[in-house]
Amino acid sequence: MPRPSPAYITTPIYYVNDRPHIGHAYTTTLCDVWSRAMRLDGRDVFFLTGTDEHGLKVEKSARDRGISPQALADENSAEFRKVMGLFGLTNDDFIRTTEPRHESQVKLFVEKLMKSGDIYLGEFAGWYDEGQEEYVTDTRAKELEYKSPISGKPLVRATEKNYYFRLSAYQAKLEAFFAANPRFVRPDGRFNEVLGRMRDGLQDVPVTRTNFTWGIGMPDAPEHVIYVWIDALFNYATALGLGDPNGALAKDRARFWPPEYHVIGKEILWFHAVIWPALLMACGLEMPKCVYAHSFWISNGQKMSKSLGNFIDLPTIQGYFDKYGLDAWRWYMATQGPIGTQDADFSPKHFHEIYTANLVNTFANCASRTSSMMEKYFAGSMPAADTASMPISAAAGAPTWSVFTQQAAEKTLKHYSDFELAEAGNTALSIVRAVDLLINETAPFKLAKDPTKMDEVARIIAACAEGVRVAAVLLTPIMPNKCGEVLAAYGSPIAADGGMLAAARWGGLKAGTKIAKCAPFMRVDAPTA
RNA sequence: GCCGAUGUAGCUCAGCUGGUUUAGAGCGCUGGAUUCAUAACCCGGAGGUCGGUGGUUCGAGUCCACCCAUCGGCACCA
Repeated sequence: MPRPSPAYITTPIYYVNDRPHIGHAYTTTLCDVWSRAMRLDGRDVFFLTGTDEHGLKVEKSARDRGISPQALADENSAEFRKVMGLFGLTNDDFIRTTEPRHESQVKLFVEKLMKSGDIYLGEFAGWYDEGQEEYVTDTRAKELEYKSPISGKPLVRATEKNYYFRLSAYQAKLEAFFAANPRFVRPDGRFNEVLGRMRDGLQDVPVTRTNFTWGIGMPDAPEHVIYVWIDALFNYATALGLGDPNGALAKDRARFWPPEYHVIGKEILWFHAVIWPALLMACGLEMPKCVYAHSFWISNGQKMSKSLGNFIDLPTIQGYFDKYGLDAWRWYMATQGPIGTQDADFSPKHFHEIYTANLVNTFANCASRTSSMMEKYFAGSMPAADTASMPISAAAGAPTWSVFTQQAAEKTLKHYSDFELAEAGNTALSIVRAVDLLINETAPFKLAKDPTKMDEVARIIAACAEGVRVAAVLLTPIMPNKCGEVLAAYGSPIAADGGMLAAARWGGLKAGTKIAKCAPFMRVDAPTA
């Protein structure tokens, strides 16, 4: 048995100044599906999520509420953690940027970068909006005619000392790295955006500010507070203890580095695709394999925004759980989401159609009709029958069931591994469709009226049952609960190890196994809206 | 403004480096068949000038130019 290979996947850490909504749930669910798939395949997965808790906004919100920033962070971080639990997510850790283990390591990283000269103290001069307490870029200031867009007051010329990261020094190295790793940023369209911006040239970026205090202070210069984004990016490394390579945490977890996927929303692509790799180069750490930037959900054709108040928020999501169930929600997230370059629309009608077409009419109905015939004709006991060399249909050139399902399983695994979750789900469903086809083609319910043909009926139904079992195995990462139900009803829970392909191998259902009637997804009324 | 996409059946989209078809799939719609199943599954149909115009070519959704429309990125933000 080969040593299980480590697999590290991360979500962004979520900013505690926000309320959890579909965006957070989506990103985290995708990572969860991937994690479950890789675990099912026997890999040693480390799945990380958490909360980003420093910064001006948190400081302000806390002040408005008359509580300490830490109290606000504690409250909202707990909310995120609770929510992740509701979604049945299997993260292996939940990191918070206010934890000592994170803060101490960020300081170690920064010290290292100071020593190497990658971080230096420089002077910043720019146009400052006093009302908003923020700088605006030179070009933006010109556009605004040097007036605040909010208050209309003139912008002032201000200077301050800041620490900078020497990003400009990494232009050539990054370009070489990107050229050598054409799958580093996905989808492709996003990589093109990054490459396009790279052509404008990289400038050093500030890593500290002095206009707020809620954050990690610079070593030896605590009035300079480390910018939230750099603080946040390092979470991926501090969670594994990499800031302190000889520490206990690193001993336990360093083997997970580098990440297989940093899954993020498109709005933070630049940080993850350019600044983060440069920081890692400066720290001497290996590059992540892939930064996957998904797009956004829109709501009934409209962008979600605070002003429109049309966020798919937790109560809304809870409504879907109540009506369709958690696994149906996960199916929708995994197969219909904005995983590509384009935003995806979330609508009650579409959700319902997908639920009915894929889960009720296809997956559940097939599991139901098959188990029903098993009960009716074989007293709910898997008949002994040789099905491996049986063709999936009478059509010329049709593959055998064992070959067909093995190929489907390999394809499904590849899709999961490559973060093509919709394709993985659909490939698994294709087995169910083939079972439906077999039933229709051979009509075992007709043959069963002739007692001399029961051997043939046995072969057909046995193949159907095995097909359903294999499909349920392959769909488990997306729908762990319902597939668990089906596999339990079919008397064949997934074995503890051996990998996804072994679990999906034809012939897992032994003769004599009890198979109970099951119907995992029931029809529900269409939404009125 | 700069950079980059996309525009194919009602909807969501496949169509790689041009000539396998009379341009495909899923969903929706419609006719039929059927009963093992959750009015499900299966078969058939409905026809979209492949955004527009002009080119290159023996031949173009598939290449080029221009135009129209929609969208994304441009360093707060899933």
